[in-house]
Amino acid sequence: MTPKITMQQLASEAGVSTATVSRVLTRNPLVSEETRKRVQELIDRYDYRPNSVARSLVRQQSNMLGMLVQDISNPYFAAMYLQAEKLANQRGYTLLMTSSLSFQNERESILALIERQVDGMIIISTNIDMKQPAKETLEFMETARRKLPIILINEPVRAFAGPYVAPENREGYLAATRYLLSLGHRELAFIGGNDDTNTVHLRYSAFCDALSEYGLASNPALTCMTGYTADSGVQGMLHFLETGHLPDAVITFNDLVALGVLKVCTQQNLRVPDDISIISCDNSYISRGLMPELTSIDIQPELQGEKALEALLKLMEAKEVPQSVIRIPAKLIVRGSTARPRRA
Amino acid sequence: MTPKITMQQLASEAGVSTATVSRVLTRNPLVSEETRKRVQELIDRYDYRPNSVARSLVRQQSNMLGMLVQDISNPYFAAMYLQAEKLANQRGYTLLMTSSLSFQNERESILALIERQVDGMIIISTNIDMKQPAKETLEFMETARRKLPIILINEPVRAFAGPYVAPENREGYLAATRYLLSLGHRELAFIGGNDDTNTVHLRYSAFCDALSEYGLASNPALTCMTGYTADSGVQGMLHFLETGHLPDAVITFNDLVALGVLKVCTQQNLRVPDDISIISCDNSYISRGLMPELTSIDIQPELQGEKALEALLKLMEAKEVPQSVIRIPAKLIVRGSTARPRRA
DNA sequence: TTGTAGGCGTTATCAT
DNA sequence: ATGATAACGCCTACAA
Repeated sequence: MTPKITMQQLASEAGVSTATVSRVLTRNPLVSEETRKRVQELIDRYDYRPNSVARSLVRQQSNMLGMLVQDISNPYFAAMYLQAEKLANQRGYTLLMTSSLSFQNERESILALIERQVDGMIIISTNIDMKQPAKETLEFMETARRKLPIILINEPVRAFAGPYVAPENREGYLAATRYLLSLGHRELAFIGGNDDTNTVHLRYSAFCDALSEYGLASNPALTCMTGYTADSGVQGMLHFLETGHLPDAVITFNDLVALGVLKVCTQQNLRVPDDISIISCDNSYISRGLMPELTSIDIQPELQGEKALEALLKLMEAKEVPQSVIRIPAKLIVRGSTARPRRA
Repeated sequence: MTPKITMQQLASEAGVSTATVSRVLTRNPLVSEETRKRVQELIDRYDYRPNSVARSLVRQQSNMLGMLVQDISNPYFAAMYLQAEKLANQRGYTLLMTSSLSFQNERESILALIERQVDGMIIISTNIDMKQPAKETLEFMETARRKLPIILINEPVRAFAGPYVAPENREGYLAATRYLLSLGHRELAFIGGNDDTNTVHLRYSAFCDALSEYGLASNPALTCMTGYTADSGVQGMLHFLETGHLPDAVITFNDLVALGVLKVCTQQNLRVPDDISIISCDNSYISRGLMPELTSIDIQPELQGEKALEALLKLMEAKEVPQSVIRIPAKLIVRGSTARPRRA
């Protein structure tokens, strides 16, 4: 193991002071061409890179940003993260990701990030994305927000005053539901998500409101908030089959849930879209890779990641909120999983 | 923005020296219960956490590990990463992920990680996973390996001497191919991957060898190394359809490719497994979530991530290779996408 | 049991 | 144009 070379050593070997080496490194023009060349040669030879830990300490800035992600194995979050990472690197920052699953709780994850001295962070919180966040959650977020710039992803309850970027959940689900209704569907089901979550609430109430525009009400027997995975979709559909009350169209919380829904449909010889229509949310490669391709609500995770990172950088330099709410448009992408009901 | 409190301030407020505070923090027993309590109180009150940048500098160890991942949006890599992250956190380390997509090239990503002073790293390299890695790639990896402990994931060509963990690619694909042959299939296709890659080579040659056990040879017309995504699977199948030469069974490089293959099959009314059998690799939620559920080669990404991290920690403390090759067993998980050919 | 002081590898200010 | 030198926040001998 060759011990890493330090600036000190490099400097003495070059016959200059560390100050000069530092100047060369930071492209400070106050160095004669001659010495610059000499130093640069040694840098190249040793493949020397400044110790960013030391640099962070003296500069009082780590050039690291944190991102708390719920579940990176969900393509939706992966897309969001990747775009943020790309942008961060372009701007000279390292993005430090931590999944909420990894620590006991979000609080720990956030504190770990702060301890690492990230210059700012993007948080996709489940704790604060509650219809009724715990009082201590709100307090904790407030103190965190006083310590460093934070951008939230997803719309928090109004008790939290920080800037955030969020998709147009309501508009997306309104459009999706209206589309199904306009096709002639009347027995609509909602599958996935979790009852106490604000995002789910936003989407579900949009769903309900669209129904009521047609004089309909959401049927509790066709509502199944079973979670966020493919298995949740399976459970939801199986539940409907058991009760014998089948919808003629389903809207899911995300692509994973839709995957499970489609699986049960195929298994039960329910043809999509002939017997049942499906609309998913996320428009990831999953909705595009299935057959039929799923009609899906595109809430543009890449754009969310990008806007969040941009907002964070602005917040960091401006020391003030750039634009406290950034909305990402939702687009309904119509594909093969939706059609008029045969009975209509 | 409340400025973060430092140990200095905390110490003076507590009426002790920084040394004492430090002792409390590191649970050094050489502190009287009385002062320990007094200091701890202030720590709690201010929610004080030591600056890990400063700590890293003096301890000459960052407690950060790096992980270079090819594509975190692939559930296979996500699973691997998440398990490694979990373990790292349990052992008091922060895992710093960087995707090869994010920088111009792997070299840059690795250098960035080193610059951040990670104490060791896990690399899933595409550059070195070549049948013929570039000479400079090998040289670069060698120099990197001299700077810090590195564990590779995937079997490198023998020119690289470092420790690595790798799935039993050969055994997995042998088993899969033999299984199809034993069912009576004779027209086997291989879809996905990239021709110049070592991992692909390992899998494909196992595929070929199993065929030759039955006196058969791989048919170039049924080999389609089109890449790693769902679209690659689509392209592969479409190619077969165009040439009019359809296989009666397909083995793919991974679940994503299989997703595309199944899509085309469904689209073309090729029933799976009646008309065509499919075996994928990865056994992620995708293979489990499709209908029919896919027979899949499970190469246990979680276990890979776990073993890699454990090996890395050992390598770090032992200053020597713990066990230079760790093989992860591949298991063929038989599900509904494979059956005897109808014509058989 | 507690405090003093030097140093970790950089950067940046102030001389020269 | 270059070089001392003092931080940055923490840890750890060594002293007391």
